[in-house]
Amino acid sequence: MRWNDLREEACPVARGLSVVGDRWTMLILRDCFQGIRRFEKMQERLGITRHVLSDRLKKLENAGVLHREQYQQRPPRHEYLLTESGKALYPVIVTLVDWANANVPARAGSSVTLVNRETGIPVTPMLVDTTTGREITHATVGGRYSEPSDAETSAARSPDDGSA
Amino acid sequence: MRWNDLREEACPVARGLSVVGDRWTMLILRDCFQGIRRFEKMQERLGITRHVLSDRLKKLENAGVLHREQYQQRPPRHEYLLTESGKALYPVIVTLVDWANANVPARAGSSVTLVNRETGIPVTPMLVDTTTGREITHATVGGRYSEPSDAETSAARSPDDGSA
DNA sequence: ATACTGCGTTCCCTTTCGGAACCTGTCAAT
DNA sequence: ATTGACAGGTTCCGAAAGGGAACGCAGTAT
Repeated sequence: MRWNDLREEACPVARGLSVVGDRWTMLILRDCFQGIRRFEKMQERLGITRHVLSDRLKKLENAGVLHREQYQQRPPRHEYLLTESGKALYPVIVTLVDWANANVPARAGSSVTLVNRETGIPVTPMLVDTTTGREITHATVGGRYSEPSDAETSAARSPDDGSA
Repeated sequence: MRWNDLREEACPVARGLSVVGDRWTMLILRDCFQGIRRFEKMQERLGITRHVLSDRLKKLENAGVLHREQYQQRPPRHEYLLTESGKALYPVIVTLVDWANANVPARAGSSVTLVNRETGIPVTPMLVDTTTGREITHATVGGRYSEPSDAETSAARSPDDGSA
């Protein structure tokens, strides 16, 4: 299977990764969340090669995650801003951060932790179901095929019956 | 910067991606969460080439995300199971699924959605701060450097001051 | 003896990536 | 007028990773 075929998959994990599954993409988005907007600055911070950065920014713009905005004319210069779709990725990054801090040891123990911006108090993220308020775990929540809404007749086949 | 240098970074996003940031890794883990344990089955479902799958499984095992368990001798055969560290990745996958379903359109609209395993009722994930119970958003929660705990003197520098 | 299963490994060729240099406009200083 | 800096790419090359398919190999079934 080729990488670009992922976008065609029914599985949302695959579709999501077709946009943000690239080696650099999440790091670019992390910088965006940290207020970095300019090509030069990203390249400097990431240590990514320029043409790869250029390519990723184009793809993210095409995917609707980033938005290019002109901030000067002559010569035309743009900065990259997160769209609503891009901002919606924040929980993905936060859960990843939380997992990494707990499961991937940092050299010398120094790291970046999550804090409340106002109070500075450390934050412990938890994923809950909005409707029930209960925590989401592999034991309680799984995936289910859903057909295109007009063909509910053949639905309700679960691909997710195993437990690890 | 080389990909393998990521593990040395202080940023937990980078450290996390050094483990699960590969093109295929998250898809492998998705299959693990769906109860797939065997090499053959993964290769068949993913359409990944055999040597890449072999390599990724090794790396995931080294990272402590998967655990190889022998299920027969003569010839020795193993299956791959999620460790506790691996299971802890579930929220990352769930938030990614939620984002993809909302932001990456599926072909023909068919997709996989999150449901409560017992009731079958659709689940809407939300990330909250355990201590306050409030939703975590980019506006309210950010990252902060934390030193190795014995050198708190030079701490409290925030790399995250911009807003997108 | 032969075929099959399960899990890799090896080979070859294409794609992607890292690194560095170069290009394009514009402005500011010399 | 020339030089240099700035910002954001693009181009080129050699190295690395990836896709595809075949092969290996231990044991088991026919």
